Amino acid sequence: MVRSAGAETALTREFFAGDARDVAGALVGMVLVRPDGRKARLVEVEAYLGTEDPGSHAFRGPTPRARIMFGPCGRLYVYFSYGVHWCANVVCGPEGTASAVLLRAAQPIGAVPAMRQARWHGQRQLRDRDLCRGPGRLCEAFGITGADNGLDLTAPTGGLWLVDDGAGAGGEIVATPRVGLSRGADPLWRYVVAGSPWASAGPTSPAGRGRPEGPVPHRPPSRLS
DNA sequence: CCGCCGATCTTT
DNA sequence: AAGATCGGCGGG
Repeated sequence: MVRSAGAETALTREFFAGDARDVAGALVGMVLVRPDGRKARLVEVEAYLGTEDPGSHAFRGPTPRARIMFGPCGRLYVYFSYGVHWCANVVCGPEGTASAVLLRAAQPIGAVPAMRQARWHGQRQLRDRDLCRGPGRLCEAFGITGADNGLDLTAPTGGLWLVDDGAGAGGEIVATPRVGLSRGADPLWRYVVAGSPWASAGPTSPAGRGRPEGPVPHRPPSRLS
């Protein structure tokens, strides 16, 4: 799809209505936005397929934690990881199913000082590269917490949304195994810009070395192709 | 850059 | 007891 440079189109509910793997591939290159100007281009995401995916929090059904994923698509699913960090997903697919896309890493492109402040731990200044490199860091840079669980990303009133600015992913998108799973680690449902320094790991970065990878079987969501 | 470990809450 | 993680530390 061709869009004039600079124009920003908010992603609609329809964008998230399809298969989480297709949504994940299409999300790479899209921009996460806060009303205060914080913006970051997604370079790494993972698809989780719900009740049929042993790696998904929804594998055991609609538990209190996984409840949001069974609702409408386009909403934020936030969970607390290792008792320390928040991680953010976008719910995908029809209501009643429970797939989602985990936002793993992004390139900061707007209000970078605000992100640095949000990530400030009282020690040394963080490099730009470390602001959004990883799901926990991305959430911290954008101030996403459990209070945002269920937030509607397709409504600007939520204070957090996603746009297509027409710039694209800026490189080839490849599929690799998902990170940090003991079950469901085989399928190539992690989508990352090959060689991106903003990714938490990649085919050309140490953590991604030697891992299998493959082409992205990407079918763009029908109404946006 | 790599590997190890602890933090500290949720879920099983 | 393990987990969709991260930062600090030590070593190469």
